[in-house]
Amino acid sequence: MPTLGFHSHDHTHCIASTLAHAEAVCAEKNLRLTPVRRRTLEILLDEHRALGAYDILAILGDEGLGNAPPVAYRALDFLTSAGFAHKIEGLNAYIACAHLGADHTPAFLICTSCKTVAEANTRTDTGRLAEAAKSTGFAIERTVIEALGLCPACQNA
Amino acid sequence: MPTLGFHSHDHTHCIASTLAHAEAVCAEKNLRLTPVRRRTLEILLDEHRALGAYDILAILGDEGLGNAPPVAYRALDFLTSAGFAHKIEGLNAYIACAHLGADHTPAFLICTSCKTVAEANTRTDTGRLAEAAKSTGFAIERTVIEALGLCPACQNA
DNA sequence: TCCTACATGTTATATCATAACGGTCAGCGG
DNA sequence: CCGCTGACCGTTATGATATAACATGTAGGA
Repeated sequence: MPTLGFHSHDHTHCIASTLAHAEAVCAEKNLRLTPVRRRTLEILLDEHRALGAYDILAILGDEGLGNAPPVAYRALDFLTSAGFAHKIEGLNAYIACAHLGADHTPAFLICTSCKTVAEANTRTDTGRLAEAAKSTGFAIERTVIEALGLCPACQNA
Repeated sequence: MPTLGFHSHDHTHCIASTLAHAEAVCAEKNLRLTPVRRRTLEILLDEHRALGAYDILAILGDEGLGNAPPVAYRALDFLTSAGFAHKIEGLNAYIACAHLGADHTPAFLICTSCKTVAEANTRTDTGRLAEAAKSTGFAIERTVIEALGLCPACQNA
């Protein structure tokens, strides 16, 4: 199960371990992983690619977990705030975090063809943005680092 | 007129020189800097901060240059395709390019309070994303590199 | 002149996101 | 036990961002 890349891996395991990790974090920080939130995270983990809020909402709706937009957006807000998921700004879509537990600045390689996303685990305190911020006195709150393109499989296809 | 930062500078000059550069590029590449496109670029240069498509549309509308969304979006598409402007994904907003002529991978420091944007001039072929892409065989078409936070002035305020 | 390519004008609609309000339920102090 | 409080959820409505589709205009070359 590599940390970065478009490889096959033990997907069942990565779903289970991420959910377990999320539960542990919630217990520790007094956060509540309610049914809607938990199911939303499961959906993101199942798909293993970027999903729009309305894609998720449709699945939740089919399962009787709410069918109005705020249901999905609230769950996604919770997951992103807790660090369990990230928003892909370049696609207006959401994805489960692949490095739960690591204190990281997420960076993504996003295939525009199949929407598969690889999350690179980078550090907060180095890199161009951090250097530029330091030299100008800018205080970074959040970073968006994304590369859009074609994954190896879609290049061949 | 620094290339990066939240400094004061000779703004009149940077508007004029960027417009002149854009005209030169259009002449060379057989692109047409029509009135709507030119005015849209001027508006972005005047403001010197990220503007939403509908903000621009309102100004264009006041001046009789069109009042339906496609007018603004088409002009912005042209400007971004030509490299005269960039989209700030984290804000769904647009800004004039600060490094016209340089072959660059834009990176931005964006103040969420005053919406001022500093554009850092980085290179395409280095950095974390490029390394990650190389190691996985991913073909990058476009990058989004943005830091959202507070500029020095807004931190003090 | 006509044709073609590109640009523009316009209507309608798709897509993404949030405001606002009321209902439900668990935990807790009186 | 009771009622308060705070977090969550359900719902309606609306706001914000973006594009599809088609008609019209216009510059420049065959």
